[in-house]
Amino acid sequence: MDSVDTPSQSLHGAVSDIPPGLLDGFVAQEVARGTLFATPGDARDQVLIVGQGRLRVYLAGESRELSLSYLEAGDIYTTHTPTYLEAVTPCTLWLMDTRAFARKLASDPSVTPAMMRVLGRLLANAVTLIEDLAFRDVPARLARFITGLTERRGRPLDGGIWLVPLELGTEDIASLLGTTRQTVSSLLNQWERDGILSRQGRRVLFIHALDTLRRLGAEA
Amino acid sequence: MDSVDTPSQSLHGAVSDIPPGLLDGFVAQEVARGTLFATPGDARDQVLIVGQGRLRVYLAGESRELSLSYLEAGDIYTTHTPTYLEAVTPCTLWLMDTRAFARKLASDPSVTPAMMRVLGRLLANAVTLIEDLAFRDVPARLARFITGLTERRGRPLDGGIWLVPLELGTEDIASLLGTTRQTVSSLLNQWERDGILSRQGRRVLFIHALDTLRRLGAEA
DNA sequence: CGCTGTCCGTCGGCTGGCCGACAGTTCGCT
DNA sequence: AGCGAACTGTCGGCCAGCCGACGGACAGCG
Repeated sequence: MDSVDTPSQSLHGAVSDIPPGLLDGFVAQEVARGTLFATPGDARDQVLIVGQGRLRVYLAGESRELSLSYLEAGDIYTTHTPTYLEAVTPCTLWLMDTRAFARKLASDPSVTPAMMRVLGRLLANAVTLIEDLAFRDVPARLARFITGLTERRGRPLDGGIWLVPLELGTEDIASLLGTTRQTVSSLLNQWERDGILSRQGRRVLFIHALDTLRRLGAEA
Repeated sequence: MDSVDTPSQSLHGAVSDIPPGLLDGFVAQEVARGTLFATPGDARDQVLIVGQGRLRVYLAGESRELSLSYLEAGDIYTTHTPTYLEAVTPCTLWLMDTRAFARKLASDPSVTPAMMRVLGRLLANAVTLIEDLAFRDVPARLARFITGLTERRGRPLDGGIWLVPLELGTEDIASLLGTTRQTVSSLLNQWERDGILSRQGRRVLFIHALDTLRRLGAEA
């Protein structure tokens, strides 16, 4: 139910408890890894619920991409938003046409609250991302990203140290933060030299000074 | 029904035809000019519909502000979003608690489509703003802002020239675009020297080469 | 094992645009 | 008319962070 997220949280909404009957009318579809499932131009407006797998939601400019978030099992999204949607792993998706979904909502108001919550969350997260881009420099964004990860995924060890699994490469992180591979790389190594964190292989992070990171993310 | 907008459109949704009964349960409130009506911290979650006046929706950083949009008569918004909301002119607002509104939605599904449309628009606009901030440089953003204004508010004159009323100062525009007064000022004057546009007083713009502006907004 | 492709670290150069400062302009008010 | 406040234009200094480039480190694979 949780997922890899933008600095703060994520530009998607998850329904922790899928209301009974929510899936009625949805059609399952398998999607191969690497498929570009939706693009901004698409006429096809759909509501989708992720059954299995991971999808990346992103925006694309001339020569850059900005990942908004990764969707995982249980997440809801709608293609009625000018974003790209790419399957990072093979996925099972539950799909429904937006129009049909609207009809469903009208006839069965019990689904409405869940949907509103999801949309509200989407919106709040989008606003938070705007805030990040507009007001915070890259170190602050990266620090917030890491503290967020730690809070959500980290496991505390002895001495205030946290173990944080990391399934994203430098490039992926950069894309989430709206910066470049190089900048992320040097910051991370700088912080490692400063003793704020350390790494073991490419998929594990140890956070030694979470408070320092919090401070870095708060200022600026 | 239209309003002063962000580069593309605006981070709000307007209900062109307020469905009959939508206003049931809303309470009117007068708000004096300059009032800070809502802040990110507020516990008070409300849905509001603007009856009269103008409100500015914005985010605030340490030393900067980013305006997301201006709300005008007919616009719907919800404070359930971490933004500031300030009355730029005296306003009449229709208010309703979010919880109560949710109940209303549940009992009267006919309002749902309107609400979904509004939320969807809000979201799409937020995404567009993110795109602008992440991918486009200031000249492109400003160009898009102006072409947008022209399309929505401009009146065509002879010879492909457009007259565009402008009720925003340099500073206000800068805040909408996430840049500074100085940068906007120099760009505008540069473009005036280039013959792309001209100005008459502080509230009127003449666009001479809309196509050039479009090109400036598209590239980068 | 080697080989090849992908990922990561680091450096220097370059620049968009922020910031502070200040002078000139316009507007509203009395 | 005349003053003060608010808005606008312009300049130079400065720096965060992008970009290109390149070498080293890990894989997976035959």
